[in-house]
Amino acid sequence: MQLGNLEKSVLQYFWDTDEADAKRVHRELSDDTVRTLNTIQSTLDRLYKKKLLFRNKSGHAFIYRSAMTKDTFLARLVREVAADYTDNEDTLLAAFSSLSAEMTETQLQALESLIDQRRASDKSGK
Amino acid sequence: MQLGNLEKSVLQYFWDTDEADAKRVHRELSDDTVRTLNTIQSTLDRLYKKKLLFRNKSGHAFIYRSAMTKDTFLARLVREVAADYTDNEDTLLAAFSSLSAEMTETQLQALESLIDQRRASDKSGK
DNA sequence: CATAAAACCGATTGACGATCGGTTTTATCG
DNA sequence: CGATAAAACCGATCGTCAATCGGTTTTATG
Repeated sequence: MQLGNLEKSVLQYFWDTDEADAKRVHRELSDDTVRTLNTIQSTLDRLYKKKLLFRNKSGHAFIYRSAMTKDTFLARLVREVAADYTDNEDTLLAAFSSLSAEMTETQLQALESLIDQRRASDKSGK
Repeated sequence: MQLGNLEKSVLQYFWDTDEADAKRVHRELSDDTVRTLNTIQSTLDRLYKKKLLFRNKSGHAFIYRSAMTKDTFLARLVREVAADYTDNEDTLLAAFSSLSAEMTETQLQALESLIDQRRASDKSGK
């Protein structure tokens, strides 16, 4: 899932903003660049087709919203990138392992507590 | 660091093979596709310029070799991808966190032992 | 039903990887 | 030492894809 710069910005926008139509994105997307509403519309449409945004009609305009959380998206991206370079099913581990090689002790500890949190939320259903 | 398909294959090749010149890569790169030696040369050159391969002259041919291990490369890639979407310095953690959300208990355990290994190798210098 | 807003379509531009033909450089062997 | 073959180097073409926007068609509603 390779995204261009504008696509990234728009995606980011929807992680901060619950929902918006093209006009609003066009108005609020802070970025020195001047762009046509059309450009934003195309980008929204591309992101929709890539299933990174949901949309539904309200009146005669589409209202868009993020299709997944930033974390989920990041996870997907990382898995995808890693999958390009590792055949086996343990892509996740490979990626983790290579990353951990560069982590500080503090980060390692943070990671361990993330793992514990993860277990806790498993236990409690969800 | 976005790589094309041939670039990826060649990089993979050098993680299995210590060193090789263009001719050898051309000969040994298993892939149904037929390609000119020139195509391989360009690709090697691109990878060299991207600092993903080292090279030095031997006779009048370049001998190429991988510039970093697969793990290091993966780590770099993941960090890069994550950095595109997270501002703060804890990009690594963010990526880890989002990935751990999709890991099984078994994988979590494997991860924990990776962390321990990591600590052990720290203690023992290097 | 006119009209304004939005969607939709399609063309253009700019990167960049893949591919390869042709030219220059270089090493070496007879 | 000069011919020759191998390799490097240069640059053109093609394909893909994001960004951009003009123009046309839909559509909702006052």
